[in-house]
Amino acid sequence: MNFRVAIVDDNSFLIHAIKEKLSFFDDVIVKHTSLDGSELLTKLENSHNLDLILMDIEMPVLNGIETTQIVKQKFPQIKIIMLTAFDNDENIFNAIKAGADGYLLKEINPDQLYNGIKETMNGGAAMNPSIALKTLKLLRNPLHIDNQKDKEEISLSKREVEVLEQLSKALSYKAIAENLFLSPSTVRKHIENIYKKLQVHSKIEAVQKAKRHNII
Amino acid sequence: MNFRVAIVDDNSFLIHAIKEKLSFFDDVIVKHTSLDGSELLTKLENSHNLDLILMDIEMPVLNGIETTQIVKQKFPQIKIIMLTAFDNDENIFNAIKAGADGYLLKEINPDQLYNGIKETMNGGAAMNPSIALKTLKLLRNPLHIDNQKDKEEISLSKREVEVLEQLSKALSYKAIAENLFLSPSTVRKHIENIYKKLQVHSKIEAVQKAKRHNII
DNA sequence: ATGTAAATAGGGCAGTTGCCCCATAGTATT
DNA sequence: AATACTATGGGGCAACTGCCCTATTTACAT
Repeated sequence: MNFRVAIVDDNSFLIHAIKEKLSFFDDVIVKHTSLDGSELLTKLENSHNLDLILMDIEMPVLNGIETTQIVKQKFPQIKIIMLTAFDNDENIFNAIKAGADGYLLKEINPDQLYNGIKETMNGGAAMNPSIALKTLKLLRNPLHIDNQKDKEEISLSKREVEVLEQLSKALSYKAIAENLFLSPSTVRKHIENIYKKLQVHSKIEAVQKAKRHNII
Repeated sequence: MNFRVAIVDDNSFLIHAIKEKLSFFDDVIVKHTSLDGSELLTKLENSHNLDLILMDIEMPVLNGIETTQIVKQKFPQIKIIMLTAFDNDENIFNAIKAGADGYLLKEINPDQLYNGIKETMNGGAAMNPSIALKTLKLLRNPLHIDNQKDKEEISLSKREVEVLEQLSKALSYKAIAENLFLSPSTVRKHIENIYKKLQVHSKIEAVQKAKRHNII
């Protein structure tokens, strides 16, 4: 079984270096490369028969963390390993939060990179030891990074919060209506408004976003 | 530079197996072994010129987690790698909280064990990929670690976990089918089976229960 | 070899959801 | 007084969901 891989890095020189490292292994096929996240997304829209993405973080237009979040949202089956020069806590934490399946540093040697890919495709996580240590520290001492730019003023009314709370319990419109002594129509309307405010289109998304923002 | 190592395991058979694995490497010296935590502590009181401890978790008298906490409190410079047969979330999380510098499984081969020791002594953390993945999930999911009664054996197939992961992104059956190259009917069937196994009746419930159990 | 489990795929159907349309009343801000 | 927001309620409709039925193929364990 082959591994179909994409590389995303704004430095075409480094893309070449990564390709070269992977060239030793016959079962790794570099399907395509991109210079930033939006380029990758365009390619994925056309064909998502891809196993894994090696993703830089610092990139113009759409950076690696944002791109990871979007790719994982739309194509959760595609594995993503961050491959970057920077290993500060914030990058690591944000990459993990965005859904990265691994985090490696660019100085990595070919064998280790290959192993990381194999391990990730095998259902594990690729990490070099120094990164692993940082994740352990983050687990011990949860670094509370307030949701970055996600701070876009979300203000739900009291009623909307009540409805959202019920939604999070997997109750139907009808059941919510009964619980809150409303008509189902009103519940539906509230939910429509909630969706608009949160910019989502389903129960699950609404509940998850609300939880991220500590609304419920 | 040599690595002075101690082994703590209530199974003397397994101590022997570990010693054998380490015997291939000249720079690893097994200073002493103990059958439980209190025995180790006594030995450390007399001489703590030790670099690293390979620690089992399940032990009588003083288990590996408690022992780790005590050792790290008194001798923080001594590295501790958990070396156990069990990789449940609770053990992993508690070991990390107790201050473990790594977490490996007993089936590990000699080379990997040696690498883990070297990496740990080099300021990193030793972890095999499946453990690494669990720590990432714990980082993403800061909440719920225990819930005793929730422990009712949930065993989803690999495919079912994949589908559940997609479900958690609020994707429709159709979108999931496209992502996983399946027919929508198959996706529906998987979801039916997931619901039965988790004893739930909706997307939201399934996703929430899966998260509580660190399945996704 | 034989049974169990998993993975695949399809049909049918009632009920739910998400998203439009519409309206009225109260409250608060300006 | 006018505007904005919130809360309330309703109709319609395509799409999606949850749950039942069936079936074949592969793989693994007894």
